[in-house]
Amino acid sequence: MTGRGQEERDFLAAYDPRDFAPIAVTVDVVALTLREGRLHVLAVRRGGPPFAGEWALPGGFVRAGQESLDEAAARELAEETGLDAAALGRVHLEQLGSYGRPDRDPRMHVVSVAYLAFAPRLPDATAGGDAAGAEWLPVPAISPAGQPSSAPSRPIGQGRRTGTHGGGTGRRPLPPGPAGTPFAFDHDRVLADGLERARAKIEYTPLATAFLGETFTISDLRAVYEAVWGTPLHAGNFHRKVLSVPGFVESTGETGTRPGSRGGPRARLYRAGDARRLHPALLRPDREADVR
Amino acid sequence: MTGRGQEERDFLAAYDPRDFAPIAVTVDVVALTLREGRLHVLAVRRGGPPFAGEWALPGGFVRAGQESLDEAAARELAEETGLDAAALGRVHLEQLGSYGRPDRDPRMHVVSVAYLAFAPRLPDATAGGDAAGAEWLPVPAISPAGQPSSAPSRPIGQGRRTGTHGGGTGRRPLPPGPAGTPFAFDHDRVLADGLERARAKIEYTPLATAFLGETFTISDLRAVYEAVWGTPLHAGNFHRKVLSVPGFVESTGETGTRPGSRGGPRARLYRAGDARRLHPALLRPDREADVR
DNA sequence: CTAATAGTGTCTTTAAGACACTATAGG
DNA sequence: CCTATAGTGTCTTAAAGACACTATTAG
Repeated sequence: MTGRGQEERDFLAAYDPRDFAPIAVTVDVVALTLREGRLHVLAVRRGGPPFAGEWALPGGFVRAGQESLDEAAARELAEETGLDAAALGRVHLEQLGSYGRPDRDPRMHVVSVAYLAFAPRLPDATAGGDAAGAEWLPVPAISPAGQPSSAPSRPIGQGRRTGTHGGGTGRRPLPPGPAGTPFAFDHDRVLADGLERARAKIEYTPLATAFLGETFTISDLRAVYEAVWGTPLHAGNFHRKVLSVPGFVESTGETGTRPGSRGGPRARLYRAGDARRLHPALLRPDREADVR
Repeated sequence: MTGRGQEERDFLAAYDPRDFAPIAVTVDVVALTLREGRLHVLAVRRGGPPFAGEWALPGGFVRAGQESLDEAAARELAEETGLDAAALGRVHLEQLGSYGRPDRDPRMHVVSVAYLAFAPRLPDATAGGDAAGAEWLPVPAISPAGQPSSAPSRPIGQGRRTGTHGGGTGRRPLPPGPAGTPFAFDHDRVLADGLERARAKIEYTPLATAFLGETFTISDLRAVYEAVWGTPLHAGNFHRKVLSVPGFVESTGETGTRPGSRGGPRARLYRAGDARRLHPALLRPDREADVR
């Protein structure tokens, strides 16, 4: 595959023999979904060392020369959830960031490209592919505050950092594994970054709809925001706000079958609109605390 | 470095022999700065094939087992600009995204982790390290609109894309190389993504100050916004807005030495404040056009 | 009937932007 | 004196949030 001559300056200058211990490239996916009104993340139990028995994000090696990063992430997600191509089409998948500290995997230098996925409710994952035992873990139990911490958008040379640590986001207990479940490798950090990205992303994009089915009520949509942000929102104001943003949702003339569990009017049904960004944005309630 | 046994499931399952053609990992840096009121990007001329003679973003291979991605990016930037550690400390450097299509480099599968840098005015880069010939190219000449296009934050499975193509950003001609300079590899796309990130980032963070020296006037700061966004801003409103955002800038009691070129009052000097995000944000003037 | 929710009306406060105006200095 | 810029005042409009209220339906 390699020619000779001029490429020396490009390849060999940077590739001295002992660097030739290769770097492995993996993709890991922070897949989020809503179950019973709570945010869940897809996790797998590690079968062997290192970190045997601990939770980890689903992921795997990129197939050299055969697939792009996006394709690898989609493949891993499909394998882990048992999704077919059609179902995968309804999942939003975007790149989150890359993590490459040389000591993040004790075996060798592994660069992991993390992806973030928003999925509507899916069948239980366990049936999936290689890594039997993928499960949806409730997020609040894992990540009490979920401060973003590392790779994406972190200044490097610069000082100007304060330790302030603002509002608590998650509440309820009910840990499925041990509370504050530690993830293998640096996956705690990847998850925290993914959560922060998700929280920010639904502010200015209509992607909250990616957690829902084809049609949904405004209350369903509000439940997404409340679960992702971990804050209750004012129903009336939320309703008006959503309808006032052009292209966020569009009405299907339909109206939902069942009201609340104990009565109430039937809500109208909407589907995702054609906007790709929300203008004006739907900003989180005051984050003053963790803002500086 | 590798053990045996249980790791089979993790390593070997994904690592069949023919995949073992390694993937190379590089970092590439979109380094932006302001010169004569215009946005410039650091570029190098490629000495050999592929893409011999074309412009490319500065970058190089990550040293396996020796450095993190952040460190590799900082090292490459320092080598290319001839910056010492002190000067590097004044540069904002953050991860932009990763690019890994198998055919992006004709020689082999190379995953590039791109970084974005905001630098204050620096001495000319040419003196630098290995790749003699790094230069600051004016951005408007290269990237007339600079639509973001690929890796970061792009949905994969999903449709919902429109070809709309909004406001023109750059104007003036004066191409330094050929107009609409094509970059090697997929660096056009990386640059476009970096520009879009930069434009978005100065909306809700105080990072515009990273383009300036220790102290600056409000007009200096406005010049940054105008150059990055490619839009003239209303001086009076901008002034009031900047001072009203808590923690954006803080006054040094000083006042600048020289007014405009043809007179006027001396402007007060400010330095960067302690905020890490701007609340409320400084939003770009109506982007309605490219918004859906 | 009671209770909970869907959806709307209205008012206050904040912020953005248009515009006008004063003050300051160099040529 | 002329001109460009620094900085402030004021008004209009948009938007967010608090609060109140009506309508609808299950139990």
